[in-house]
Amino acid sequence: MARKVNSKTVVKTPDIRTVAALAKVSIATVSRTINGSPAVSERLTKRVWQAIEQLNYFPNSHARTLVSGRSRLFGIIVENITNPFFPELIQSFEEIAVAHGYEILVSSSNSDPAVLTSCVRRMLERKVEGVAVMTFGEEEPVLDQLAHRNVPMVLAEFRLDDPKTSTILLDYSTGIRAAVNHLVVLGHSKIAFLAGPHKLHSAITRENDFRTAMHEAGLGIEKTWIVECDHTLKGGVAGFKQLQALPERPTAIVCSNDMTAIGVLRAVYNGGLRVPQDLSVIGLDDIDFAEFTLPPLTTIRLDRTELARAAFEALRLQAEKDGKPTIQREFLVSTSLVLRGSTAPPPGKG
Amino acid sequence: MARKVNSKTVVKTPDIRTVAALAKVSIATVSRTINGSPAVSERLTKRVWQAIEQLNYFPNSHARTLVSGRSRLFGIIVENITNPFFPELIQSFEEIAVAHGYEILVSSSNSDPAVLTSCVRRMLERKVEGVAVMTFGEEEPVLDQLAHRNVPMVLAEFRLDDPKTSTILLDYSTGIRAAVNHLVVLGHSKIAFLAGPHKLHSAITRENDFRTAMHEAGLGIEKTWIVECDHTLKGGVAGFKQLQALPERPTAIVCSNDMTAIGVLRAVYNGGLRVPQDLSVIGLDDIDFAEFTLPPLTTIRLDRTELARAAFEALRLQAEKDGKPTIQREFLVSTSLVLRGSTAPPPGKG
DNA sequence: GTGAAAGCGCTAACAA
DNA sequence: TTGTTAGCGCTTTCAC
Repeated sequence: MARKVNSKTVVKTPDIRTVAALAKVSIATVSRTINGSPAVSERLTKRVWQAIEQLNYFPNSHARTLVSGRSRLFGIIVENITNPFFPELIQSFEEIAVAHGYEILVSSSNSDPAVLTSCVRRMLERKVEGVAVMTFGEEEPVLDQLAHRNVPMVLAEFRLDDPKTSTILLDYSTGIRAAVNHLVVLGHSKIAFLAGPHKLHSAITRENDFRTAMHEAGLGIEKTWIVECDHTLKGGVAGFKQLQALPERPTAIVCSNDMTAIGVLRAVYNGGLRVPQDLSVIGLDDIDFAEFTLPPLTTIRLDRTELARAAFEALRLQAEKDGKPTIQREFLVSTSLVLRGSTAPPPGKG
Repeated sequence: MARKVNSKTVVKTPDIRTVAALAKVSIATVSRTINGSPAVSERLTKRVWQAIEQLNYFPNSHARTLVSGRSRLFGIIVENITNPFFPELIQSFEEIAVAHGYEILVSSSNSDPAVLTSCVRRMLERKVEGVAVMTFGEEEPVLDQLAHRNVPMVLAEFRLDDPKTSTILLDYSTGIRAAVNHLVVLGHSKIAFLAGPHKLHSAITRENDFRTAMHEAGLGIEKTWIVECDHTLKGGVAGFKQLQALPERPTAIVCSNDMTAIGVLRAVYNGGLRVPQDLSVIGLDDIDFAEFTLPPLTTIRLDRTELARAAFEALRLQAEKDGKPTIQREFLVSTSLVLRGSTAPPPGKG
């Protein structure tokens, strides 16, 4: 049974036949037992499980997938696994998936359409039953490929005209409006916005929501105070420097994501200024780090758990519809302002 | 060919037979063409590729795996995907794997043996050809399961007596010694250590290396100045508080990882002290964030790319040995001190 | 150089 | 309730 000392003779991995032989039943009975078919007598069920345990057997998922046509695999493609927002999202998604008997394939597209294409292809080869596309970008052509392969999808902030593809809408406006109002109440009127890369849908939406919120607050927008960054720490530094080079400077900055805001915090410190006394800063996402920056970051919270749950639910509804007609669904994930220490009245108004 | 307007009639996913029929060859020829067998005439190769492109065909990886016995899948299990060190590691590992035609299955064990067991089992079902266990913990029993299933492994900081299992040794001592020396040169002698959870091998090793470095520097170790934390931001805060409650306090703190150090930075700020004027802090890992904390974190760099490369190489050597005897290998990944802004002479010695 | 056919480990349809 | 059997889509002998 066990490996010989010289480790030459190794036991072959047990398969369904091995189990059937040991339990003295047919392989069909083994299969039924494993899959919880009610049509197996208690007597045999017991014998089969005993054999399974004795052999430490488990089914080959490839064989299963091949014959059943179901892989119980979902893909999740994120924009950038290096931005803490995404690992937190992946973790939630994985937990939910595993709890429901699914597994996940993770890929990071890095906003590169070529990389995305290769991710998609690999997921297709692995016969995923659905893909959560959390790239927030514009990759319609690639997504079309998935849609044509009949793979259910759920997209963040993008609608595809396909019955198997659902959409998750992010309600940034509530959070962004709250952020702008908060600043206005503190006495700010000179508010800048460090946007995300314009190739991302989410970046555009966030920027537009900021503009709207400003208008609603009766505030004008200084063109040079909206600068396109890239959602990274370094980008935040660069964005702030650009703002500082201006003759007229803002007293508060709203950032398109937390990474940008954290970069700003660092740049402000380098520039000899203080947050929030000299400048207020607000982020977006509320990654775990936001609570631990100096000062703690006031930010617009985007609930990852909620997002993951919506994504999984959308996929599962499609994967398990058994015959029912597919319908496109829409989910809404909300945002809210989390007050911490990076905002204060503008200098001179304290 | 295309889907009907009412989306009822959908083209069946093309399979190898579809391609063979279109190219007017046998399925064996299609298979050979795809797998780059030299034994196919140029004429047919061309025809086959044409058909493949026309149909937008790609092989079903499950069928492939089933018959060939090779999944071209590697698993990577990390301790906690929420610690930025690990996404950075995963990204490197994935890049290398994909470049070599492999794919990866990612799991986060959260240092929970039960979770680890379930990850391992799922990876086994998916017939991974190797697993990189980057949990830095002590899960021998679970790993035995993998070893008995004949799955090559590579472990961080742990040796298993199994010919298919390689080990990556992390040379913390070089970096830690450099850190301690750096502090000594600055004039510190009261140096504390915020350790990781003792259930992690890496935590123990790091702590021991710290002790050794202190002895080498001729410095005594105050027992209460070594406190066990948990490698999280919150843990760093708690660890620092514990240190502050002491009658005699250190002037410098070396942390078992960057997350802990960042937590300390935050706690110090809350306590009204300043880093590095009142207290010097050193981290370990050099995650991307380390450069962006306030002040920028002096830390011991553990190269993720190097680690990922070693892990992949170890796995690949085992997976592709074709018949050659398996041998256990050891890889060494080094560490080095990165000087930034969180260290300075102790108060009064500036 | 090419094709026919066996079979990887499993599920599901059909028989008994 | 249980067993027999036909494939799932592919790779890989083995003939030709």
